[in-house]
Amino acid sequence: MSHFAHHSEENYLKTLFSLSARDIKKVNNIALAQALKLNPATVLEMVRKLASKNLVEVKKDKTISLTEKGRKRALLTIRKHRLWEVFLVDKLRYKWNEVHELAEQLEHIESKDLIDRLEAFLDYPAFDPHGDPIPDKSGKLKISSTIPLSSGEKGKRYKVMSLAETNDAFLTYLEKLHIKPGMKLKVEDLHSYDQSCSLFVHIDGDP
Amino acid sequence: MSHFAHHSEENYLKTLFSLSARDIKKVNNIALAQALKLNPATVLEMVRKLASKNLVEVKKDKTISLTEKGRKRALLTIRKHRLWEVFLVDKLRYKWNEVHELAEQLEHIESKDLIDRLEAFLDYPAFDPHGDPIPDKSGKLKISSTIPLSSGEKGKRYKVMSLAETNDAFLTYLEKLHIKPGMKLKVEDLHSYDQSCSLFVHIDGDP
DNA sequence: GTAAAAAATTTGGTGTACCAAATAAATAAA
DNA sequence: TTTATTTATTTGGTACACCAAATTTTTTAC
Repeated sequence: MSHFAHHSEENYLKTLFSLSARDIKKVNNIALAQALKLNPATVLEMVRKLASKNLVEVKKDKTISLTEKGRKRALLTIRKHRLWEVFLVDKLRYKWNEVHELAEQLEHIESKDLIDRLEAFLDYPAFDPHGDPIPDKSGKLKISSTIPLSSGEKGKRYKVMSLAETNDAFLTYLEKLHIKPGMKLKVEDLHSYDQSCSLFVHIDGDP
Repeated sequence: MSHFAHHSEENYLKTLFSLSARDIKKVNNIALAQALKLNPATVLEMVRKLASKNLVEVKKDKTISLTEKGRKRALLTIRKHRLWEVFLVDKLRYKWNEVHELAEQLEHIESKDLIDRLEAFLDYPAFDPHGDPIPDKSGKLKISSTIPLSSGEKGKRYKVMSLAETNDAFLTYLEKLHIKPGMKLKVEDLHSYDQSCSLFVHIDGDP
């Protein structure tokens, strides 16, 4: 069965994409291994394989980055992931914080047009349930201007667009606070007593 | 990733189920290997693994059959397969003869309740687009009384319930003749000049 | 510049699921 | 029954995607 041939590759590309989006600093083997929760030896050989397929490139300083081809593949996988998430939430009535694992499986279904049909069925959503934009069928992504809440200004109001973390504990925590994408928050206070930055938020109505 | 751990197992069980349903004769290693399009050596070792897990049993005459546990697992996989087929046809507007390959992938998605939600979303369909019954969530299958068209009586009318063959060429052929499950056919003539049995059919309206 | 720490790489493994080809055992045909 | 044929099984492989532990290389600190 060659149906499932590219699961791993796609995971590597997707992870590389989101690492390069999130972090300013360069991604090395260790960082990628940590993000994927895999052994550095494993990651090393896979990166070589991806490099030989022209999907990633390794610079002289050992920094790993996507090629244009790799970036496109990553975005097409992300497209599948996000459209399936919309399906799970809008049609199967999952909560937005429950769908990540399932979408992780569904994104690997291989078909030329399944995902385009799904997109049409879902009425061409622009964002997934976490507020992240959905790439179009050619792998292009509209960038919306978002800032981390921690760099917001005290007293100002912001609309939650998307979430930097997608781990289950965090999503469940937000669920408990009734915070979800699209919601408006007012920054009450900002205080960074360590590297991280905590803040109080006030939940508004729906003005 | 252990997400995909049981793909092969499920394929073996499903194939064993449909072989035992179709054929009266006992299923041996060669027959199973042919049905799965795999090498007999491969099948042999997998059958041993399945036997050690109490999913199949091998009798003294080398006949391979499902245990009750294996049968249930097979039916739950078939349930997934058929519900996904309904989704693809009813919601994504695929033709009923195009969905087999995709459902083959989708059936392996692992989740306790995804498929139950899908079933609810689809409004608890009793049959898949090929006319085959959909097992319930406990793996039970309602048997409907069907006969092969070749053992029908000349001049009588029959409703197409399901298809014995699911290969693409055959499905495409039926598609060309506009024959699909639910349709009523009248047997014009029966003549078996070889082992197989050919017949002329007359396509009725929708009375 | 050298020692310590960190990162990269090599080496030798694992489990799953597959294969071809050789051999053994069972069945059928003469 | 003895041979021929078909099945079953064993043996020795492959590819993929992973790992731990040892080693080498690079970076950083002193």
